Amino acid sequence: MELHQLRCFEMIADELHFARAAERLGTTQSGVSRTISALEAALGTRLFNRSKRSSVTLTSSGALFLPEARLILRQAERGEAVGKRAGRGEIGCIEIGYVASAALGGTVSDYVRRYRATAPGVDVHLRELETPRQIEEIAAGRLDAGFIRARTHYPVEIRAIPLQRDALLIALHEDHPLARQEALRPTDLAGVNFLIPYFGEAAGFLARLQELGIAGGFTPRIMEPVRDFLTVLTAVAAGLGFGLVPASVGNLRLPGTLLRPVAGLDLTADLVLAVRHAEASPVVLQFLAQVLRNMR
Amino acid sequence: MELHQLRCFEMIADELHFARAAERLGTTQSGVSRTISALEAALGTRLFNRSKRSSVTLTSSGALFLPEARLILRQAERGEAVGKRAGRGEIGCIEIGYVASAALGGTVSDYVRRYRATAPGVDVHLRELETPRQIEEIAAGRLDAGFIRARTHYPVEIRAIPLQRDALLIALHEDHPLARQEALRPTDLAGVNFLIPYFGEAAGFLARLQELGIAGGFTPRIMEPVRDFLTVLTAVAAGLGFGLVPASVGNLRLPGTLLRPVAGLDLTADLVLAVRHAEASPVVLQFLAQVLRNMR
DNA sequence: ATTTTTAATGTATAATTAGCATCAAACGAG
DNA sequence: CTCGTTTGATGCTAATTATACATTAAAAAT
Repeated sequence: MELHQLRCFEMIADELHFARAAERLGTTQSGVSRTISALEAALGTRLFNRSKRSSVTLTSSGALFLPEARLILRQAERGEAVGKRAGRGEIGCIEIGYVASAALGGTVSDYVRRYRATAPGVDVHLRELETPRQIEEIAAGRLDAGFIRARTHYPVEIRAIPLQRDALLIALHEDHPLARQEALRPTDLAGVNFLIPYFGEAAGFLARLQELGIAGGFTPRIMEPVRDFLTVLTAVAAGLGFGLVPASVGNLRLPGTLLRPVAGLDLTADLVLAVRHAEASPVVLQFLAQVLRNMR
Repeated sequence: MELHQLRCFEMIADELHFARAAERLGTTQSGVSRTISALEAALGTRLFNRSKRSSVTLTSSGALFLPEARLILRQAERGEAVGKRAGRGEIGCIEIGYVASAALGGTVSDYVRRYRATAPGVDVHLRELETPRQIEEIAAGRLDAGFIRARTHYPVEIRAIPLQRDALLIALHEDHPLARQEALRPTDLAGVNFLIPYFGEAAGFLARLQELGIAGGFTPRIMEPVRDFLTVLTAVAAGLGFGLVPASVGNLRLPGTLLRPVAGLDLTADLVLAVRHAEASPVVLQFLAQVLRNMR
């Protein structure tokens, strides 16, 4: 039994006329006749009472089989549609990772919101993870895409797409003498206590702070790491020290705190989308395409 | 999309190995490879990640499509089974007619009970109808089989199968002088009032009573026809007259009534099964076969 | 580096399907 | 009652498709 036989059967049952059924199927009457004969042979029973002249009618077996044939065909159509939609990336699921600092700026939520609007059938799962962990998870296939901070090197299987350049700013208390300067020079920051966020593993901020120290000719004094940006700013507001934060945390304005750029040093953090080079999942490819489209 | 492609897809998904799947499908690896390629082309997406060596895996699309494919295949198997069972006459429905006198003897219920035991999936509809009406209905296709009383002629499209010979007996009151005779001669019955059942149309009993009259040399005196055998016997028990009934109504023993055969005259009624000569419905053919099997 | 495993593919062949022409039966018109 | 028309079946041929075998290419294990 094959689907084309059932399609033919259904059409004849609808038309009750071999030649008309053939026409609507885009084939010839002889083909229809043979196809039905094959189906009847497969089932071991006649499906139509053929009478030359007057109308073809369903046999009792044919009448019992017709609803079954319709069920099979409708099921097949649904299934085919599912397969095609899956192939176009319209259904499925995707695991997306992001670094905490990217979420704060709204970048991640913008991309994800736009993607969901174009692919409402896809189940989107978001996980906040540090950059190295995301790279690991993507390589292992447990994560499909990750909004991470730029690295100098990536594993070969990872494709890294720079999305935007975020400036890193110094957060300080407005009563501090340096608050009067529009921009801070690296040398201004010698002897200052720094607060950096620490999300379970070594974060990128530590490395950038070292760069700052090298540029300013000092070794940064780093206080006990805190668990998120809000805590950094709270500590800065309390006068405990200076913070190093991405510009996007300006969204979290705490009274008494100010954000100042560092002059003479390109202190930035690139937001990068990481996916597998060999990615084949239509869902992930569609997500990637959507991000690339919104980038430019 | 065709079913054999889905069968192939499911098998590979189960085996995760093209060559093994091919073996279990009774074909070759190259065929399986090409069949899956065709399905992938039809859906516009890859279904398997092939890696020479190590194991084949489902793609995300393949994983979404697999349950659909299984649904289609299971539905197709169910449908095919329905078609085949319909072809074997195991499911469907059948309209069976019977004359009232045949029901009383239990003949009809015996045949029908046995048939239902062998074909529990068939919906059996029973209708009590007079012989001429049954013949009409069978010819018109509104009835599939009929337990009728024998006729001398049938329409060409009707096939009549004699099932059994029922004796017709005289029912009389035990106080009647003739009750002392073991058998009645036709001549004994001159001048007697006869009661015959009448089921809406002229029944066969009238004709047999005429025969009796001719044999006995008298014109039968027939009282107002009554509606069933019980009424006949009740009237006989009340002494209103004699009845002419099939032997099987002996099952309805009324106090004061006796049944006596008529000597010297073959007063019988043949029970006949009527079907269409050109019958094609497997259900009806199975019923017919069952009746013929139980006849001998 | 070599061998082994395994899916893809070239190629020839077998099988199936499709198309055309024709046939045979049924029905209606005259 | 005959003739013409309709309509599904069927014989034949061409085209398409499926199958089988042999080989290839790539990946993994030794």
